[in-house]
Amino acid sequence: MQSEVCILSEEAATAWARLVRVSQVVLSRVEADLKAAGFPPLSWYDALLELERAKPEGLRPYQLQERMLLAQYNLSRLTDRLKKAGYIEREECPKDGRGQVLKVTEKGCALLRSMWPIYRRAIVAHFADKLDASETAALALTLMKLR
Amino acid sequence: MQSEVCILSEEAATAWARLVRVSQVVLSRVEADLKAAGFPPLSWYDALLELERAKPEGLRPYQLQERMLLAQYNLSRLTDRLKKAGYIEREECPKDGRGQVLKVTEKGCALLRSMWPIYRRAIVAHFADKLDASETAALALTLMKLR
DNA sequence: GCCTCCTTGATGCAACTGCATCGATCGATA
DNA sequence: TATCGATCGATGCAGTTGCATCAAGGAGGC
Repeated sequence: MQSEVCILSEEAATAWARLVRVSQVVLSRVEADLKAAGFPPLSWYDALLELERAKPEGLRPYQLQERMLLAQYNLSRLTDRLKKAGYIEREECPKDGRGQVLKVTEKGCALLRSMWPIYRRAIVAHFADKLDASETAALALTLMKLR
Repeated sequence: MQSEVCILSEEAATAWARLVRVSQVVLSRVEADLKAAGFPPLSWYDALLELERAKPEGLRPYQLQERMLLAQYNLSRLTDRLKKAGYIEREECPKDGRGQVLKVTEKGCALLRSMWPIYRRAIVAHFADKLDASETAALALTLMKLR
């Protein structure tokens, strides 16, 4: 590993730098649009969306954490905020005394529905409108390989 | 604007979701490699690199801020940390009594040189090795259009 | 059952970020 | 030159994140 020859082409370095910068810029533009419309951050949307997809069983916190690729303590605090805001409920897990089951509330679903038009418009304006269909498809494939 | 028809294809939505997730994951892997090697975060590297490129004149804080796409207060604090760690110097700007000129120190250049092998290896492992040359080039072009 | 190790989720603390605002200086205008 | 709005950079405060650690409960071996 350590001694392995490690070649980084000029083109790859450029692509790397651009990936870091551009994804940051575009994401922050979308977040800014959401905030300007009075909505919470994208991470709230992501969490609620996963919980809506998991209806009606809900999700264990560690499952949501895996799907969102969040650190455990960050998920714990995100769910605190979501619960305090009334967008999710925490139930005790009948199968595991340590755990919980998270479920989105009706208020949470309503938030998803009201955020989506703004979120969608932001994705279109800052991302989708700047690429044609073949570029979009190629980008999705390329990103897939980076997982 | 508000009334404009706003279409988001399934493919574009997929590409968007992947861009957000993948860039976050890959970036965090690279950052983790740097941290594991005992190095400071990537933002320190970026700042020092810009200042090295700007040698010997240095950069005004607002110029560095524009290049790094950082909020003004974040740049102010980043430079605090870099200065406290001895990687940069702040000089008074002879042309503008409000401002400063930031310059990388020899210690800062040494940090750049010692970080680069680890950083490069991480880029290769988590990014460049997963794509072929044509994908890399296409990705760079596509990302360019998102600016 | 009991011991041990693993998993689940929470939390104290320090560091960092976002927001609003400030003081200082610059530049344009009268 | 005096004034006024704009620009430059710093900072107090609150919210968020990273790190280390903890308590509680589960799962497997004896």
